[in-house]
Amino acid sequence: MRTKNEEKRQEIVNAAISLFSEKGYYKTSIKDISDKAHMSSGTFYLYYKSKDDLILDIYHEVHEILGKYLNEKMEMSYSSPEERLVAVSCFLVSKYLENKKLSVILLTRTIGINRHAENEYYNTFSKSVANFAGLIQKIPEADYMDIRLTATFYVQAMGVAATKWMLADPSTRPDFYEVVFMTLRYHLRALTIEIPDTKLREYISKYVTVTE
Amino acid sequence: MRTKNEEKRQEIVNAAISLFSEKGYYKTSIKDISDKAHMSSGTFYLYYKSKDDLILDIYHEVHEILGKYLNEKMEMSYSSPEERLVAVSCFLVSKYLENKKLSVILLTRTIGINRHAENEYYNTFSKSVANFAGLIQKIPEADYMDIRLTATFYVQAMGVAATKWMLADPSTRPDFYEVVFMTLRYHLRALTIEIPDTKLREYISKYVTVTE
Amino acid sequence: MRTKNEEKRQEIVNAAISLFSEKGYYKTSIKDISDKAHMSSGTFYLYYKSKDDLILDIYHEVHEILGKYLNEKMEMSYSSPEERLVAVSCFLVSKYLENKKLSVILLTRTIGINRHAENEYYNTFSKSVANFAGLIQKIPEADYMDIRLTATFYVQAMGVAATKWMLADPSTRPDFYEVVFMTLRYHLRALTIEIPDTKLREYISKYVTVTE
Amino acid sequence: MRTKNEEKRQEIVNAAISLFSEKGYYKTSIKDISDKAHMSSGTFYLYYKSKDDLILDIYHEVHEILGKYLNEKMEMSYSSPEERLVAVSCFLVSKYLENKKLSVILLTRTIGINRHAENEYYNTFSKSVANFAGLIQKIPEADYMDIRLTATFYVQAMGVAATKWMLADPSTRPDFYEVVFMTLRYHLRALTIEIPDTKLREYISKYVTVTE
DNA sequence: TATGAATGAGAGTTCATTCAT
DNA sequence: GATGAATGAACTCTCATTCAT
Repeated sequence: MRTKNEEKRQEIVNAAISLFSEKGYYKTSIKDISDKAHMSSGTFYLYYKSKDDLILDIYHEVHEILGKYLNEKMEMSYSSPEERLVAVSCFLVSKYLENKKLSVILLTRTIGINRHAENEYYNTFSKSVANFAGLIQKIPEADYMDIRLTATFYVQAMGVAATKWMLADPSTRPDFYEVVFMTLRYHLRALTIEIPDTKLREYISKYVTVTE
Repeated sequence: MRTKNEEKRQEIVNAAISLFSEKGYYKTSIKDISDKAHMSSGTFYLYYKSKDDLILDIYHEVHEILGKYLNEKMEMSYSSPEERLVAVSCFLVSKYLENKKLSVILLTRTIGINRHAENEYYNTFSKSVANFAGLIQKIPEADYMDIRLTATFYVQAMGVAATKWMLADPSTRPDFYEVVFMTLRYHLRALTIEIPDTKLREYISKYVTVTE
Repeated sequence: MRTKNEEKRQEIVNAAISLFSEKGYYKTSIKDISDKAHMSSGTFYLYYKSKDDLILDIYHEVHEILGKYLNEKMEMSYSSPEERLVAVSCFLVSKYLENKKLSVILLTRTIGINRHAENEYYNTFSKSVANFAGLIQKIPEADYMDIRLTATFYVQAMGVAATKWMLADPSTRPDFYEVVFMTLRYHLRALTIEIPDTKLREYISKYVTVTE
Repeated sequence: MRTKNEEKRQEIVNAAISLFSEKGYYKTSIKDISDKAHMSSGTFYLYYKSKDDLILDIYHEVHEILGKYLNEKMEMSYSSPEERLVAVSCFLVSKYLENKKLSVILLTRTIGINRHAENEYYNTFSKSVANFAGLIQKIPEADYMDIRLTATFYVQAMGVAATKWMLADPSTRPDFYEVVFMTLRYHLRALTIEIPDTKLREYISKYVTVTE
């Protein structure tokens, strides 16, 4: 795998992401996917050896998008560890919004597919948790007890905020920046990290990269 | 439905909860369930008219366990609204632990089954969120921006704490009381609700009803 | 069989006739029948040893109603063999109307159930054909070639006339007596049996026993 | 439907016609049909989306065979309307014989399957009745009262004649031409349509297209 | 490489029949 | 005699996967 015509492969992945996020893994058939990707169901099997193989690849993709991308963002230089935490948080929620369908799969439709997919999911999630744990630990004033548990609350909250906003009625939902602000304020306060509201808003408008 | 031999019905529900939490809804067949419940697959259909009907019944059961039970706990008298919030939080995580498999279904395996099941899930979850929103709003010192978003973080965290602990290696995981303490401390602080650690621990040991 | 509580047995038969004529043999379940007969499905089997046994019994019932009844009518004394033919024809269509549901089963829903039922059906039908063949043969002026074929056309026509009228829209269908008149006139003419219209109508109003 | 490999489709139809005519709709399973058509049961569903869909298609086929074919025959030129009536009658019974199994389904096994199938059946039958009504009405000397009822007797008789002959013991049954002659003579006489026997026989040997 | 017809195991469901009570 | 819960074979239909072309 991963060697042949990468364009076709991407077509499959896009079709699958779209359908999985809409109907879920089990209600999506290979025929649905290959139809949407403009190919025959036989061709699908030239690129993936099974439906399971496909979902695993999708998780790898998430892994890359979130993992590599966040790593890169984390290594940029910031004026303080606080700004770094806020910046990376903003990148994460932005990335969720940029890949809405993928996020829906990741955040709401993952589990129950099979052990492999679940493992992939946990790996991706754990990686994020570890990343954020590192960021938090670099902030001297941060007060917490179990860093893993704390980081889990934190990462989960980013997902909750993004999901709630994405699935909400566009005509009545608040401004996305405001949601991010409320989310970060809540969790920074839980960590006793003090950032003035104006400063926090400033960071957010600087690092949230999604245009509504 | 709901009229015949309630014992048999419960056997089915128990078998289903066990299998759904282990393998997920789609990987569990009616035959799996009826085998585990020591009956023929035809007998299953004397108690439930379809597989969907069963999962809905299970969600109703969750609804009742969590909904009615928490309501009752909320109406007990406490010395302060802070104690009430802590007490109900403790009851919720205790209830999760008491019904481990059910909680796994609720917290990790719900979505992607079908619209009805998802609706049931959202109802149950929304109900909890609304309950906790009410509890938080009764605490004058609590500082938050969007009460729904805030309560969502809070309720989600109870699930995360319980799930993480349940799925962790029993030989190395921390004491459950400690996990609950860390969780509540984190979120109370986010809400600027001040309860001294000793007081909080006291409440927890009073209201967490699960014996490991 | 045929020995136990005859009342219960009749309840079953009535329920079955009603349901079979409405939904057909295969779409009617034993539960449907036993529900309608106000008994449990187990009780059904005290009276009939199978669903097939029941349909056979129903055909026996038809056999009796049509066979014995017509025989009796045929042995009455009439002024002429022509009158006898007309009279018995009238009794036949009247009997169809008197037992609408049974007739629907007999005339439209019979075949395809099983070999036994088909045999029963053919027996009943053959018996009628033989009867009418006898009646026709007693009329010296009747001109025909193959008496069996001729009698078959004749008997079939009685069924067609009755069925068409029963299933027609009551607000627009013609008077039943008129339908019988048209039917008999057609077939008597085919047989070159001359009965003046007034005489024929007289016979019909005398022998058609159904009140609309 | 109706697009893929038409040969396979016909194999299914042939298998189904054969089995339905032998055992009836309900006693014939998809497995029976697909076995007889030399394919797996899954393949069946590539050609028909359900068992119901198949029986409807078979009725459509009858519709076409009888409807279009008879229309065509009716539009041929004949020396008189009497000859036209006889000719078309002969084509109808010939067609029945040419498609024995199909005729058995059409003439005896129709009802009780489902509403759609019944409607199809009535449509086909009504079409024939209307056709023959038209033919009869074009004969000035024809004497009848209700043209629909009359045409119904006539069409039904064609079916009866064909069926009786087909199901009769080949070693003892009369010559088919003779059966057609008797049938037509009976009904023409009922309509007071006078055709000399020699003329009628001539027509029949001209228009009956089946070789025993 | 690409196709899509073909496969067949396995799913959910029904229901005639049995039998302990 | 009467019940109705229980059975399990048999049904229709789906779909991931294969393979000849």
